Amino acid sequence: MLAWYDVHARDLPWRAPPGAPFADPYRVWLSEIMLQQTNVATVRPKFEHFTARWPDFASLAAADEAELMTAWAGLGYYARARNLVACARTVVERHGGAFPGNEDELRALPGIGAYTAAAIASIAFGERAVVVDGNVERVVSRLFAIDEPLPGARAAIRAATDSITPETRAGDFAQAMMDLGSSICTPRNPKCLVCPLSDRCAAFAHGQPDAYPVKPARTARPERFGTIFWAERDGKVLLVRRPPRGLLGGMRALPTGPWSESPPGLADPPLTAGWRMLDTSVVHVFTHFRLQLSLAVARVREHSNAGEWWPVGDIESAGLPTVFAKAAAEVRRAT
DNA sequence: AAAGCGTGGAG
DNA sequence: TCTCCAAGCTT
Repeated sequence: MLAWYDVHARDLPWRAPPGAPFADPYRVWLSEIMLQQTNVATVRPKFEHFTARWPDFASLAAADEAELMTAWAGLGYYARARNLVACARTVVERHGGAFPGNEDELRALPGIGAYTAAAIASIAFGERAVVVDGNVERVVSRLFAIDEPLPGARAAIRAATDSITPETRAGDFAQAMMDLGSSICTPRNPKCLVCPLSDRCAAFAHGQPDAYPVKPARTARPERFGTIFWAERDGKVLLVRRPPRGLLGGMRALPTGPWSESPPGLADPPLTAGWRMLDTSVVHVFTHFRLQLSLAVARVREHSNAGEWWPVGDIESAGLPTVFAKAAAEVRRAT
């Protein structure tokens, strides 16, 4: 794997520059957080923006949280952004502005779990750590033909990964496994004919590489309904800040009523006005439910401090999560 | 410990 | 259009 990696490693902005033994821990950490459940192509421009704006722990720890949440908008899983600031502040306040170099102390920091701690310890600090992400899970379950379904198979997968992790260059080994998983040992139609591991792969020998890992059946995604309230006054629209935890927590948003099993109509508007329902709607799919949003609009005269009034023509810069950006675009299209 | 938590792209 | 998926963590 290391020989393969030396030839085929992807060129990514958070990896060590040529000649350097290890990458910058700050950049490794930031990239790892952004990459959680998120594609490289999506992360790349966000990573460039973040590192230009906040190049190190000190600047991120001092960051204005509202600006940081705005910068994260569109990436999803917003708890990552909240934990990013919390982690930077902990590093500055309790670790003298630099990461601890070992897995256990990394694991204790906000937003850093088993995978990310192992990745940082090995990639940025040269420690031997057993790094298991979704790619490694797939590669290893095929290599050893582990046929127990997930998530029960995780212990066996971790043990198998441990057995093949080298004492030195564990970080390069992990990145090699992840590159292999993303380019060759893919979920569907794996390219076994060009895989450096095929001659040792049990699943390939059995002729069924894409049968691994075995996954549990998916449950249906429920449907919910809601209403977006678009209050406009002097070319500005009313925006609110969502509560700090939970779905889209801490993000700037359009006001909504309850999200329920059936369309809630004009329940719970942000202010009293002559609300009018548009005859279009917006559908947005979250991880665990599908949301159909009705759109209510009103012209407002009097001032209200129910939130902040944002220039409609500049709505793209408000840092709205995608569901609200879609709703805003639909309101502007339909009115 | 199962459920909650986003989004965009590929097939 | 629909399903699956992407460098998981927290409670």
